[in-house]
Amino acid sequence: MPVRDAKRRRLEAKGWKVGNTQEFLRLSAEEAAYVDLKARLAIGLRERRRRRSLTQADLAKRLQSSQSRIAKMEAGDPSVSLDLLVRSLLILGTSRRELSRLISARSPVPAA
Amino acid sequence: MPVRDAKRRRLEAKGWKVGNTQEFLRLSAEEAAYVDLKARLAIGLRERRRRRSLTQADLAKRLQSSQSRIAKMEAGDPSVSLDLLVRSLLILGTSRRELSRLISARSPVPAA
DNA sequence: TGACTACATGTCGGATCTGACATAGTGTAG
DNA sequence: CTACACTATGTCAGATCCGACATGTAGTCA
Repeated sequence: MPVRDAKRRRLEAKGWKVGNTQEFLRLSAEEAAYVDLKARLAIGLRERRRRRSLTQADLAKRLQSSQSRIAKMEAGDPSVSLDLLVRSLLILGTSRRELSRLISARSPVPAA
Repeated sequence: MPVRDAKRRRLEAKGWKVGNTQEFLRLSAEEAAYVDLKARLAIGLRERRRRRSLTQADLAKRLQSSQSRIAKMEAGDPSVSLDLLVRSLLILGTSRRELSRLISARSPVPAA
């Protein structure tokens, strides 16, 4: 989204590592949901990468991306979009069904 | 993603309305999956909007977007990102669980 | 017919995101 | 300690996507 992301940006500029996606400052409900969603996909990505014994650099090559961006993805950095996360998972062969599980899992720990 | 989207872009410049996301030209597996995913969310969005008897213009106002972008979202236009689709669904109050169903449903017809 | 409503399509300036690069931290072996 | 591998963080030019607007199409009602 466009301009008012600046707000979230600033809030996130420093802060939030893992467990505080729920009731942080003034994140509206959908902002919280969005961040939560990204965190889940991020965890899924990291798991899948590790399960294949790939380094971030390895994966970056596959994705035609860079090591730093992989790191940011896995950290749920606000500068990475859902788009990129999903694409990355898809390129790693994640099926819709698995994707769906990542999203709905009770705890942000993936299935399969 | 960055540069090589141009390929897909050109392919899509004209064409593909609904049923041909499966085995179109030279879409790679993950490109097909990505387009399929977008189509599912697009359908979900349209359904949710209609169920609330909102026009595209109405929804646009809520999302702080524009009627034309809503139309493009619902059409699965390549110029709209997964990001925007998901955000829109979230703003309409779609839960993770429902999102998950949209994604994994056998046919691109949503639940709930 | 025209007037109106809803949706589709095309374009564009500007905001956002991306890959690349540099560099810093963290571990862990010799 | 040094050296090396892996990961984290910051920056930036350029690619991509966004909202806005104009305009086109399709349907309805008079």
